[in-house]
Amino acid sequence: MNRLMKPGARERETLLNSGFLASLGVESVAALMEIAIIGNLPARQMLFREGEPADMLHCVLSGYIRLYKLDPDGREADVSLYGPGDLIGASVVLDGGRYAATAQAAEPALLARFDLRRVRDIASRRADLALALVNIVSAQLAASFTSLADDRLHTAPQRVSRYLLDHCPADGKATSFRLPYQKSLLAGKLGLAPEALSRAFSLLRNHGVHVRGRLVHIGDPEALKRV
Amino acid sequence: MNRLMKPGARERETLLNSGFLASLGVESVAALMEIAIIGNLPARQMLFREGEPADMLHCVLSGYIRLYKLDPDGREADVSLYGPGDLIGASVVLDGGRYAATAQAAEPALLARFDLRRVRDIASRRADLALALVNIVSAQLAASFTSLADDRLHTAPQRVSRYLLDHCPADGKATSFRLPYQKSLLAGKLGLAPEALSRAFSLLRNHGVHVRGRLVHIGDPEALKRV
DNA sequence: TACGCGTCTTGATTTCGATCAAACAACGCA
DNA sequence: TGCGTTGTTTGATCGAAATCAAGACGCGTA
Repeated sequence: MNRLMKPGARERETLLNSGFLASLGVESVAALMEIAIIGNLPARQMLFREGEPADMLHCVLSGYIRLYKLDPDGREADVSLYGPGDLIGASVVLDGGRYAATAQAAEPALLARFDLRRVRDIASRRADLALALVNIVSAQLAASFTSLADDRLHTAPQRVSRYLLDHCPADGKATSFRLPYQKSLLAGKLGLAPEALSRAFSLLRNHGVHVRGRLVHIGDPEALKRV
Repeated sequence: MNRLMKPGARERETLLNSGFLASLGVESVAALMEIAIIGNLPARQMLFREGEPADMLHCVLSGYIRLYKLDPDGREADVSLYGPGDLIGASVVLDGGRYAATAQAAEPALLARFDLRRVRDIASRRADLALALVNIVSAQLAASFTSLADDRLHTAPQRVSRYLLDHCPADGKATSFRLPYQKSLLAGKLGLAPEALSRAFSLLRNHGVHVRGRLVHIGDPEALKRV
């Protein structure tokens, strides 16, 4: 990661709005701001690798970070995807352990980094920080449970339609929106090969879903729920 | 859950050895002991259901608790399995949220329960408790990542052999041991139908694995790693 | 030791998604 | 505007595991 620096006005702003800092009291925010380091990560660059000693906590300010595990043959399985405002769950290792997976920039990203030991020090004095970490990590655990169950219970088109429904207004009206990242990244997040995602989209055409590039139009959200 | 009671000598002993309390200072342990309630749960009984407001933290003293999610048709997908000494991760919801999955006793179980609000109160005064919760939940997050990646990268026989290797001494010598629970439960934990587990075991016979009932004999751990 | 129930195994079939291969589209860049 | 790279779609094939349906085994009980 290059161009390390203290947070400027823009970065402070983004950081304050992130899910991480938003729930903290002013003293904890100040203490974290004090130790925050901002850096950007070019596309495809690794942030950390599975098995490395965990020494930093990372928060995404912009861009997307893909978290994945490797098998012996080098095949990759995505386990998480973090966007603006997200704290990278796998880097919350306060007890001096190791990273559980590899983190890579899916596109150019701006990150805030915090020395883990110092975070631990602050958390041991300021309960709001420790409790916020508990909440964030358990929310991520719940999300991981959802992925796991989805993988085992739903077909590719079902997973895709659930994703689309999660990302559009709940009012049952037709909508359009832009996918926040490339389809191959979405495929990984959903545990699919890119081809399978493509086929799922083409099947969903019969259910009122139209895709061109990153633009998605959903004709009938109610119908989509019944896929 | 019936037969609620204050912890007796036996339960205190088990609780003190659990991963949860083991890392805490004496004051936090005392405070938790003060609010602990012991109860047993008959086989197949639910401890909590997905979506219910989370008001209790649970720690398994004996037996096994299966955590799963349901799909609309009533099919179940196991997301976690907790045994003696484990804190049930899905019940660590300090911010008044809801349980992320359903917990059911896979066999008669003895549990310690803690009122979540009171745990939160203690954690906001005693940093060691809050930090221990962060560590426990993030370890479970890492385990969940591993399951997710395993599902996507490995075949049934591979997942089974990894499980076996995780549960036998690492010294490369032949061993025998007893499965801690029924095979159908193990199948669920590994994300397999019971039939698939059975077929995996029969395939692993060619690799020196012999199973009779819950008794497993591993002839050559090294060979197993290469499956 | 025999009985009966629940668990596990085996077989046959089917479905889903991975993989390989190739055509196609989009985008950045000269 | 044209080219090359990268990302996406489509087609064909293959393999893994779910499912359905019997049958065998193991275990506790009488």
